Amino acid sequence: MSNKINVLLVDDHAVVRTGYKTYLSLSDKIGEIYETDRGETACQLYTQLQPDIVVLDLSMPGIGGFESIRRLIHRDAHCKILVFSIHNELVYVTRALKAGAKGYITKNCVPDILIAAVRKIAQGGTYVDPELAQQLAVVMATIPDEAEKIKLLSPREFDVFCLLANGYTSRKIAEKLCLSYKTVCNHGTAIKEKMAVETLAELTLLASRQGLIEKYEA
Amino acid sequence: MSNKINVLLVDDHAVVRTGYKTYLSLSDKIGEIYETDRGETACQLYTQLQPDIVVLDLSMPGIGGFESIRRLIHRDAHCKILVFSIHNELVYVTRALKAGAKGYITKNCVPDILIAAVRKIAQGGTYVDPELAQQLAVVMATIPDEAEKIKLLSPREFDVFCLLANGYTSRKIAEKLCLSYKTVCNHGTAIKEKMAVETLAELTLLASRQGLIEKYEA
DNA sequence: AATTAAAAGAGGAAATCTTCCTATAGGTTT
DNA sequence: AAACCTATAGGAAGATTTCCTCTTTTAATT
Repeated sequence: MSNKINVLLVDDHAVVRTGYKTYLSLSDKIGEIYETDRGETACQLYTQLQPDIVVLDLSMPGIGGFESIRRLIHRDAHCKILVFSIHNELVYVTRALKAGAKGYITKNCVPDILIAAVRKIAQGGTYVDPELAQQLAVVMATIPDEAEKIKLLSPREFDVFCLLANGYTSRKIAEKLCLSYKTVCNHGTAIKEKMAVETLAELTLLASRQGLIEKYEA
Repeated sequence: MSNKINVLLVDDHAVVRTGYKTYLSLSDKIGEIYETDRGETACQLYTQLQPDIVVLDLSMPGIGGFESIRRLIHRDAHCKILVFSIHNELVYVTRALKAGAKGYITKNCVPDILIAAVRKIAQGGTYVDPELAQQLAVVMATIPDEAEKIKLLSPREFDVFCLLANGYTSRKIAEKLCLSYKTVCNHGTAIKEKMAVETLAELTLLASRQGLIEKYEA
């Protein structure tokens, strides 16, 4: 038997798959390269072929990339998945990792990186595009800071903060808390000041990151 | 061998665990009842004792309930977890289910419900508190509607919508899109009108549910 | 016990933002 | 050509927010 890494490629574009193959075949550590264009098929093939790693694109017709990751993980909790996507927005990274991917690289990376990521993950590690990992670190680092900032709010301010972030108008908050509308506005100003944000949207996103959104958030 | 259901209880309060036990022992379908007060231990015990179901509380010291669920699922993708929590807010339910729990009931439910939920889940089913399930259904039902509503936005309105929801001020949007500030405000009004919301916070939450938040969202 | 500080509440005036109405111009569709 | 939608934006009016000020209560410190 060989120590080579068997790969399952999942991408709906044949051209792109060819690109992957070309890149991957540059390494003698890579063994078999299986392919499919759909997430649904990927799940079946995974069980059938038992590849060492799945390299998949996020934007695919049908169940799409995220659902594919979830289903693969559902079949095998230790399934090694590397996302290879065009998207360089942080949301995609965090969602992919949350869904269970072990790595994330963007399509404009060099062949070396793809191979390095595949090897790293096949060995049980993780690999996230350094640029994105950096950004992610920044965000992660801000989360405890935000939690700290929230502690600066007085109890009453915190009440108003939660209601504002959950979509209540200042008028409704005044009514609900039996306060003057002016008081609520003034609290609102103090809250934005203390939280160092300009808009209600930012305040809402902050509240969301801190798990303070009680309504919806599916 | 028996067909009885072996349960692992995870709750940091001994009193509460005793309560669980009393409830559960009312049924002759329940077999062994193991206990622990920490999520970390629960993971070890799970592998060791192989219970049919884990009943756990969300609020625990240490890694907490959600992380416990994730770790249990990581050990065994098919692990059957019933959350038994004091929280009756929808967020907790959706988060628990997302993390991999198979059921969610609140601590003010009657013994019958606990036993029914345990049996249902042990048989491979799911059980969510009917009241909460109802609320959840309402929310879930609104999501496709929201996606439809977004399609009502003109391309330009959609641009502005995304920026607003991501925390940009109207002034900054005007600058970014090379528009008059008034135009942006007008788009803003049309957007809120079309999306049927009153506040920017609601708009942001809607955008978040629809996956349109590009910044942060960890 | 007195002093200080923080929190909560609210009003007035000014600044800012949003809404509503109107209008123009460029496309599409019928 | 007429009707319609989209994008753009100005003006006036309306609503909201900000800033400053003030009072009262409660908690902490000296």
